[in-house]
Amino acid sequence: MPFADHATLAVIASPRRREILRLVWTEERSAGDIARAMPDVTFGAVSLQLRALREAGLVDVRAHERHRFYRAKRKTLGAVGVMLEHMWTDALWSLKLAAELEASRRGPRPIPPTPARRRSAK
Amino acid sequence: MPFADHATLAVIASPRRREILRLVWTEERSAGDIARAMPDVTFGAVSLQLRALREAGLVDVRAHERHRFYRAKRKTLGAVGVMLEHMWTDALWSLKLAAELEASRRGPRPIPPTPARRRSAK
DNA sequence: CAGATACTTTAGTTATAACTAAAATGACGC
DNA sequence: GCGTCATTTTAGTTATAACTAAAGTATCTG
Repeated sequence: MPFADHATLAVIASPRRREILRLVWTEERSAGDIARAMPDVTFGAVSLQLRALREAGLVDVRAHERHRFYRAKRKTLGAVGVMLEHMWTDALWSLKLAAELEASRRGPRPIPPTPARRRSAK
Repeated sequence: MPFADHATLAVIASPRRREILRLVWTEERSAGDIARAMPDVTFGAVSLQLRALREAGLVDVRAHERHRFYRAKRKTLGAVGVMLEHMWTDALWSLKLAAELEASRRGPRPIPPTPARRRSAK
């Protein structure tokens, strides 16, 4: 068991994936539960990041009925995990996170669903 | 002094920058010295990565005559530094590094200087 | 089996990281 | 001041990360 590798460092370099890890750090959560905790992105986006975490071997998944429950593999993360825990207990952490998430955004912005307009012109 | 922050994680996520950090870990080295140790990229590319490390506060620079000497700020890196040291002592480390550097390449490939042809047609 | 629910996957978009070649900067020696 | 050396900076290229909307898959429920 190596201390850390490139794949692990690459995965935890993303604020979005760190935020997911934090959510599933102490207890498992369903994909939908995680997605609902991040209303600024679509379910699909969260699902893709969950895949990245899964492929890096940083989370476990358990399927039950229609749900998939994710949980951080804290043992595997080792020293990196300790580092993340320190980040999360930092008093200024949530302020920083918001800025990082905004800065790392890509692709088109979501079209805000204008409730008054259904089936727009042309 | 926080344990680690997003900027630090982002900077060490790059295999190229980790390799530079390794070179300046125990003793200072000039920019040219570092660039010469990485013949697969131009001096300019190395200089840009040195700037990234400088701006993240992960290296010190000392100007002397025409040279600039870089050195890792090991204290600042703290736990992250310990992690890096473990990566570097990994037996398979150099094999992995080569693969990571190749995988993270961007932009045009260097034009190999064909010595037989000077001032091509057209 | 139809429809709903809970995801995952695909195809397409945008911003950016990591490079390149070449121009610019700064210090030194004459 | 002029040329050389060491390095940085600029402008441009390419591959990819992180998203979106929409389509696809699987499972349960009546």
